[in-house]
Amino acid sequence: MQMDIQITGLLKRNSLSVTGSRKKILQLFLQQSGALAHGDIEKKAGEKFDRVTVYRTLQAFVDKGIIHTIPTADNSIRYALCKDECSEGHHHDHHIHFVCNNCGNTYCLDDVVTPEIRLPKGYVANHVEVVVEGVCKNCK
Amino acid sequence: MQMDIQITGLLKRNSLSVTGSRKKILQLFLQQSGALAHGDIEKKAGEKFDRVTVYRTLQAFVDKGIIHTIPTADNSIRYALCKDECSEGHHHDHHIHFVCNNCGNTYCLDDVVTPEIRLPKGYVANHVEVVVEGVCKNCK
DNA sequence: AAGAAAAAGGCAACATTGTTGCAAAATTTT
DNA sequence: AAAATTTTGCAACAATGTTGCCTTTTTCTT
Repeated sequence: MQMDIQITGLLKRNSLSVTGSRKKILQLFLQQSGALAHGDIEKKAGEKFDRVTVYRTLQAFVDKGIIHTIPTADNSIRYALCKDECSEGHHHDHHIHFVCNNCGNTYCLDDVVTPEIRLPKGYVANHVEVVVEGVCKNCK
Repeated sequence: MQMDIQITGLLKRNSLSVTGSRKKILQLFLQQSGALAHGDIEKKAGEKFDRVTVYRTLQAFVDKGIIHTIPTADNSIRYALCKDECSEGHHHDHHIHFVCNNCGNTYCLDDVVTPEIRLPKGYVANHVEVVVEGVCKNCK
């Protein structure tokens, strides 16, 4: 139950009540290398939780900076665990995301830093999101 | 009616029947500097077209390479006109996209080329999508 | 540890978004 | 101008996301 302690700690540190659904959903993320879409979570959670609970749990995790969203072209937001640097409301996800066209998984490539983008005069950047599409390591 | 000829030509060149809804929707894109989400189009078209028609029209335009999609974090795909280099099925949008947090508009910054991304060993990139979020020229 | 206060969960109902099949209408082809 | 093809609009449906409310669970207080 090492994992359980870790999960509970993470929730408490973010001043979230420790509940069954939160622990379960958080565990899914920890067990998973890639990102999860809302639908994946509903399925993997095993019919146990209400759809509403999943939505609210994910929202809470995003608000607290435990997970972050990854935009994709197919209109299904993916969620992935944030690294420790994330704090409430502010993400410091200066890494890029990789979507595999073969297995469909989405990965955070934490070692690949988002490049500097030189914008035209008058534009101010707050956040740069890079999503690379292709074939992942495992599928090659 | 200069515009009308331009629109008709564009449709014909892509071997699409020239119909009222297609002309109208294409016109919306041409009049617009930014990108449009499906919802915007339904609204701006003025209750005239069936929702299904809008979906199918957008799909047809994407298939033909007339417009391209821009992924965003809020689960609403945006569409924007492609430049001439796009051909059926293959887009060559090597430009970045900018989403303004103030006015909500999405722009194609055609002059800003997507950077080279150095991926970890084993990953192969097919397409790189860069979305920058911030404040646009007009809102500053 | 027990009760009070606060937070989260689950249900129902609803809103929005996207899809499919089919007949009517419009467009293109001949 | 008629035939063939394509597109449209409707209806019905499926999937996705939201809100209010009451019950249950968790946390706080003593």
